[in-house]
Amino acid sequence: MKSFTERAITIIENIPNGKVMTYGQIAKYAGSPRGARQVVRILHSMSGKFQLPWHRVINSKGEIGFQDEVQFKRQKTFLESEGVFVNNRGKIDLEYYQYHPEVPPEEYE
DNA sequence: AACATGACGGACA
DNA sequence: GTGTCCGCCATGT
Repeated sequence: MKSFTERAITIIENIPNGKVMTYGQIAKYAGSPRGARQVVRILHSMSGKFQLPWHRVINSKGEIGFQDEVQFKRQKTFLESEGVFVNNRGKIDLEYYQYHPEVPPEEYE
């Protein structure tokens, strides 16, 4: 069994183009239902070192989490380039774009 | 070991 | 819809 961090990274790497997942959802699949903050940490520390599709990770309300305007716009642009519609407040239609892995957590060694 | 950090989540008013 | 508050927990110092 890999660490929470490793499993979370694996999950993030497997989010399909044009789909999104929430922090809490990723934490849940990685085996820690209330580990959303760890996912945040991972993106902070790993997004620069690994080539993770960090832009496909949003908060539970279906919005981009960044407060920083520049970063916010960058993520919005990334998502729109993949065909994901994002309104001006950063809101995304989870019903339509959220990815639901069919592989259970056990499969993520 | 104690403390701070973090792009969060959920419950509530 | 908004804002506040508290719980969460791996990691870094």
